Amino acid sequence: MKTEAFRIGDLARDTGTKVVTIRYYEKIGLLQNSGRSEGNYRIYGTAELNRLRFIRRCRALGFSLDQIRELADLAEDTERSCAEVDALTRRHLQDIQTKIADLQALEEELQSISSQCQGSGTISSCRIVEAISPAT
Amino acid sequence: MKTEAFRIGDLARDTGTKVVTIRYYEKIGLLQNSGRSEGNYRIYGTAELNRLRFIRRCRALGFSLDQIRELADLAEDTERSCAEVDALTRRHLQDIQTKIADLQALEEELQSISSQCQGSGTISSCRIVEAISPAT
DNA sequence: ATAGTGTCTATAGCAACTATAGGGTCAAGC
DNA sequence: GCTTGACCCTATAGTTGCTATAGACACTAT
Repeated sequence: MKTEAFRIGDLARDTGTKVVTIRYYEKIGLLQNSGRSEGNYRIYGTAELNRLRFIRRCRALGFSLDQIRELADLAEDTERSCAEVDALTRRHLQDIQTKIADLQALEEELQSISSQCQGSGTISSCRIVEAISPAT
Repeated sequence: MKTEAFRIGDLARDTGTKVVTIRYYEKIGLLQNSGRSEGNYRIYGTAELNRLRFIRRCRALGFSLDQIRELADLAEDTERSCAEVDALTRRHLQDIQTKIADLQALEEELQSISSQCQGSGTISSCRIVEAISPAT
């Protein structure tokens, strides 16, 4: 069971992550490496590559780095109950649903504001400016 | 036409903005004041109060500070055509619609992932972890 | 005189990176 | 053997929209 050795650029290409970002993940303790080469280059194995893949996938799903730290650590402990993962996912889903609702309310308001302007008048008669300006 | 004089705390209470935030707006050139008192306190007039109200209202509508800088400057130039305000508003509306769509896609994916877990098993058999983990 | 507000400046921190400067490493080609 | 170019290294500062902290001064009421 030998493990291949990758350099930071390999991981970057493989996962679509920028090199600086990978180093950043290391700095905040999210992703380790398995040592350094003679020339002081970071060396990664397949385990680290997979962890980075997991991290990026979770980012794409909108999890924060703190949540991902939890998720990744949980996911690597295969004996553990998955109740925590489940809870985290559900909480995150709720956050997203709240955000969607907020944005939709905003959208409606902006739409109604925007629909009142012909774009041809001056500011002094502009309904958008009027609508945005709080009553004085 | 006399103008009332307010202190930073008055503006804060009146607009629901924190004092530090108002000072921050000044630092980035978004909100001026009309001088200082003997004791070196910032003094504001009704014009500044209204501008701050406008700023906060725009923030609530999701505009960025850069956009607000533009909007507020435009809104104070009453002779100008409101075409730019209109364009800015429409662009912002589009951004929000894009964000909503993105979040909805995310929501669906998370929902389908989340629905597969009973929360009772171990990580090794957890469908969520499996679903999040990229194929290796 | 003193306590309790309110205000001042200046600096550092948050998320999640990105950008820059100034250097070292390594393989290929001449 | 030497240079070119791609890759890597560290360290620091910038981004957005604030918030938090420290240490000091101003003003009001008792």
